[in-house]
Amino acid sequence: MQTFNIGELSAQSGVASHAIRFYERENLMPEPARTQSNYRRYPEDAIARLQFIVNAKQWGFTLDEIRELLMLQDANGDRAEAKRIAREQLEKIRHQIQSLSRIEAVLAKTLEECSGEGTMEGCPIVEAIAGKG
Amino acid sequence: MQTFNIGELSAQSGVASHAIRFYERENLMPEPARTQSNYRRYPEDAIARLQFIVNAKQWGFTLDEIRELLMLQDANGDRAEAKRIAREQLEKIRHQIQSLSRIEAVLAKTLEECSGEGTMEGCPIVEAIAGKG
DNA sequence: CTTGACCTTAAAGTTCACTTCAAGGTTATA
DNA sequence: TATAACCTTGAAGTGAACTTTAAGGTCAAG
Repeated sequence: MQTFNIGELSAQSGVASHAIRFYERENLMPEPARTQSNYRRYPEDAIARLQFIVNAKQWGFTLDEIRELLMLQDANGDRAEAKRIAREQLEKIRHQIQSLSRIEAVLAKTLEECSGEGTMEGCPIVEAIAGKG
Repeated sequence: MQTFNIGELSAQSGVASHAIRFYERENLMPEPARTQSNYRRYPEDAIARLQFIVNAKQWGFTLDEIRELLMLQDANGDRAEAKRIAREQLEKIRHQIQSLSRIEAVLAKTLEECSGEGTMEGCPIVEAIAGKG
């Protein structure tokens, strides 16, 4: 069974050594074994755990939520809990999409109205933001 | 012509006094006149300027971008500049929407696959995040 | 004339997710 | 053997957009 120094784990996972130590302090990564000289020694599955963290971040989960998911896994907890966390995340993402879509529509329309010529006086973009539209 | 103390302006605009002073330090609000006792005294149009800032924030502009827009207005600058800033903002928003939509699709699909019953072993949500899916 | 609600400033604290710094100890290479 | 490339810790810095704290000065009401 392979083991890694923090630097090797960093290279394998693409996560900076300092970030790995930070995740350890934040209870996202378990405390690894140590060598005689106090170096951290990680088992292979540390890579998968870091990948999980990285992916979950890309899905928009916060570290707090990721910690919850990982603790749930570690304790082999209730799947209903994981589903709740994921459902809340889906809700958040849908709200964000809706809110951004509204902005997109108004912004696109406003951009079409602005010739882009002349000075700022009466500029449709500024008037739209000011709420005069 | 009406003038306001910072607290009255805060009440009128819904922006906290401290935030108004912060905007002044950050060159988003101009330095107002002062009373003999050194209190800030704002003219009526300060309300509109704060509204502009608040709205622009809701449109997703950063304070840096808002400062650019306001300086452009104050200097009666080039409308092309305002259009460029707005176009970049629209691009950013479209990217965010795309990225969130991808996440939404995967997350929704994963949620359907998870019964929400039993323990975490083999939970589709966790496996999807882990990238085993 | 004092109490409380306002105002002033500068500086520090908040949140998130790290990164950078300082000040070392260890290990591999030339 | 020396020097570079690793590792250790704790603390401080980053950025965005404020908020909070500290330590006062001012003003209206009772």
